[in-house]
Amino acid sequence: MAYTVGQVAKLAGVTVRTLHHYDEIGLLSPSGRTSAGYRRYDDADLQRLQLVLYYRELGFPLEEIAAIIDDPAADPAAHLRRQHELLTVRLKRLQEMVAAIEFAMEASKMNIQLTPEERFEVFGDVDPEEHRAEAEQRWGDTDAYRESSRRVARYGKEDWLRNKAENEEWGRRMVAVLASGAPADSPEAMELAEEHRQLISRWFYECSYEMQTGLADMYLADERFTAYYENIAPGLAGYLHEAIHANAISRA
Amino acid sequence: MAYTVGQVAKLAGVTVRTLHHYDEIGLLSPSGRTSAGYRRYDDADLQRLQLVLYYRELGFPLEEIAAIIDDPAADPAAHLRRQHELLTVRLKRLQEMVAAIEFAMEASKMNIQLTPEERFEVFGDVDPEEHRAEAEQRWGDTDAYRESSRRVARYGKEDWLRNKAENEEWGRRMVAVLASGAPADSPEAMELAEEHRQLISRWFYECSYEMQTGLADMYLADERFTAYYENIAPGLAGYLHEAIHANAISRA
DNA sequence: GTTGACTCTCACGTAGCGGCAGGCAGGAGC
DNA sequence: GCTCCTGCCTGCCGCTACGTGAGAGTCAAC
Repeated sequence: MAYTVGQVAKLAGVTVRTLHHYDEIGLLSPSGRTSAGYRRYDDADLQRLQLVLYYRELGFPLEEIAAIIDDPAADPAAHLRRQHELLTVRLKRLQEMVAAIEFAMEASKMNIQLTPEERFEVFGDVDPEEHRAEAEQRWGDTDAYRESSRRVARYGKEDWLRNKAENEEWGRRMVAVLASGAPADSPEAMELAEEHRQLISRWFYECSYEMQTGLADMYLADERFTAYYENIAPGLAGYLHEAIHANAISRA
Repeated sequence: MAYTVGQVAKLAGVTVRTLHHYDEIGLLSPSGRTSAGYRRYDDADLQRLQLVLYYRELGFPLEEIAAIIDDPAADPAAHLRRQHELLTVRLKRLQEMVAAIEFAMEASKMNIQLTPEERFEVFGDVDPEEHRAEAEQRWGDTDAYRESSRRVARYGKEDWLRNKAENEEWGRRMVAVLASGAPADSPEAMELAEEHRQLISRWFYECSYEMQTGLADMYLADERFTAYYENIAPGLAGYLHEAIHANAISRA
């Protein structure tokens, strides 16, 4: 029993192009050709195709399918386990994405009368995002984090603008002190470290000296924060780190 | 506040190449360049990047992200709904794949002492596969289908070979009658139609005349089956269809 | 002999980057 | 002033699993 590409395509429910492709990559080459060059598939070819399609259904990449089928030493069960792991990871990721979308849809619904797109930026905006990363990395799911989340959730665009303005003002003075050559444990530097703590307390959560020194450590340990401060002024990350520690010690 | 690509990359947790790509496709072009041609990203660029990454997290294609962000008339909620549908479809598909893999793993475990790979072919083999499609399309989830499934599940490779041999023998005689020029309602043709029914009854499920005529109709309606019979001999699909109907009428 | 349905072989296009190559730019150290 | 190191630049090919033609030959039927 010999079949042409078109017949095989109909039988198996795939396109002719797919069969051409499988021939190209050597996954399924027909056992013969007619004198005119037409591909001729026999029953064995059909069986192989069924196997190929079976593994394809299971989400295996074509190259791996070839390996499983052609290598008599290959252990199908092992491949199945690997594939199962892979798929469950993808499945989990997809479930998270769906959950995130549902959350976004909820938010979009609730704020539709006030802020069609701006609330979106509460999640996507750079400052809150950086802050969220900061908090999550450091405390995960603590009281401070929850308090911060509660407060932040009520902030509007103007709040963020005011927050930003205050931050920038503080930043300018910090840079000035750094540029003045005053050491990190000078009164001026320590005063600005104290302001840093109060800014956080006012905008986000009650920030103790202990929490603040933890933050300071992270500013050096996590390159994302390092980059943020180093970009304002070279050396600022380390300077701020020192100033915060000095201030915390002097107040203890 | 201006940042270079590398700084932005670290801040946002993406690669420099990704930023280059976003610049190339116009999704996120830095607001300026230095005299040396270095990309300069400002705060607004960072905000846009956060938005982009947010939508990317939700699984949106980059082109659609650009549309959502750039088109002020675009309705984010509508996009969210569409994306939600899309993702749930993918999710369902993935869940099916995982279920199929788990099934395969079970089968692989249970038959490991008898048939390491051959049992696989019970699922992947062309004949059973075609038969499964046949049954599912026609009856979905009926007694006949369940009976067939039960029987088929116990067949070994030799059973399939015997089945195949009987089928081919029947096929040869069928082709002979067709070639002889005898009409489809001749006694010879009807006898072979009857054998067709008994073959099915013996191997798969109790096949009534009513069921058989249903099958015969499908042999013409579904091009996959048409292709199968036409390939054995041109005209066979229609001939068999007629013979089955004639036989069923004469036996009624 | 001519139509219409198939078939063949290139060969480019897709999404979202990864990863080279070859060549400037800018600051540090000698 | 020279060199070294790091970071930046612009191409450009590669990946998956085919889709979608283009242009040309083939096969059976009317």
